[in-house]
Amino acid sequence: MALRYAVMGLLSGEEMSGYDLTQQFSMKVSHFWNAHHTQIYRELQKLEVEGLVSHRLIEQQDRPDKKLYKLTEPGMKELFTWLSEEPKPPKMKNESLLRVSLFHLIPPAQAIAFLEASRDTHAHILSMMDAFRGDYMSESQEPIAEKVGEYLTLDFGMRFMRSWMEWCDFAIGVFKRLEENQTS
Amino acid sequence: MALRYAVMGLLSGEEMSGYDLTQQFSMKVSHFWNAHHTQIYRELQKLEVEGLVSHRLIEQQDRPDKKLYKLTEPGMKELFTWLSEEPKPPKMKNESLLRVSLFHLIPPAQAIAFLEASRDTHAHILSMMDAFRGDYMSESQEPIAEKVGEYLTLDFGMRFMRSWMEWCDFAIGVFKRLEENQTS
DNA sequence: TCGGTCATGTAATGGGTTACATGATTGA
DNA sequence: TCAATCATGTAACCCATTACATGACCGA
Repeated sequence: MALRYAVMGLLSGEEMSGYDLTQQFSMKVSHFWNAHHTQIYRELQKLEVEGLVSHRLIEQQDRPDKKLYKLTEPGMKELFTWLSEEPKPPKMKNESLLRVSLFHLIPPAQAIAFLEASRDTHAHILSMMDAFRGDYMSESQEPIAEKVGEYLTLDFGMRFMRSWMEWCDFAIGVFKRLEENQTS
Repeated sequence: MALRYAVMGLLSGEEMSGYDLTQQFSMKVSHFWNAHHTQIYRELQKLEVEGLVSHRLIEQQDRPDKKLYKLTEPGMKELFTWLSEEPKPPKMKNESLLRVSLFHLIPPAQAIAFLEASRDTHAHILSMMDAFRGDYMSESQEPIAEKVGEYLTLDFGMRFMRSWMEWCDFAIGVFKRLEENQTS
């Protein structure tokens, strides 16, 4: 039930096509939610049937026609209802942690290689987030009111990446000491 | 494709029933993966059809009979293949962050109330993790080899909770300053 | 000429959630 | 007496992923 609110949330600011929504997802939303374009198109159809969004057709010569979607009044109402709900405990799904939970089954050297590679991919994502923040946010420390949400979620994304990297280093240390104890 | 490996991973240590697996999931695995019992039973059937697990029936008088599942040789092989794959970037799905990304639409006071409640639920989870670690882990700093995975994933879980709580406080500060600027 | 972008989707499959069902035992 | 635990599952639905499809334009 959450994808629909992500879509409605993005449409609350401006009219967009399914394609635009897909772009926005990978740019602004991917550090806390991900969705395929196929899912977005299906969701838009369902939302339109329910009367929560509507569209107008834009005809184009050089490119395929597109449908610009906007949030309707009932859609806006539904979005606000959802925004007023109580917070829930997070539902975790992290494949890397699942792997690490079974690392007692593999040699420490392999565990270390995995953790080093994982730290590097997370470092890469962090640097992209940093660049993104530099481009799209104001230079001041405090965010402007219309972008608080974006600012804060990106900030958490960056905290998560740093926290993951620190943990990787900690875990690498643990496996290195385990390795030494085995060989000695 | 990850649930099957979570199930196979738990079965790699000892024979278990679907019910036992469900218990283990909520105890040891829930801070990085979650699954309903219905899903686990379905997955066990699929894994058995594929020859990756097998079961033997235990008849009981006072309780319903149960099926104890164990990992087969091909299952063990499949598990090791998966454990040797390259690390992937994480796929995030966090409903709270999705909500926060739209908090420019609601009054700062409501945002603050949400963040305070969220911080408290995370604090509660952290305290449960801490109690769990006290009960099931050795008192020494370094984990024993057979429990590294469990130790490290729990450690990350706790880091995540602390990081979330710190971020909540940071975000509350941002909204408080926003509130002051609006009223003044 | 080849791959990327713009723009839209369908179909098949697989993963996840919710509701419902059974029936004995045990502790509050 | 009531709820929880043990233990198993089916059915219906919804959400997510992957593969496939179209076709013009633009820059290397």
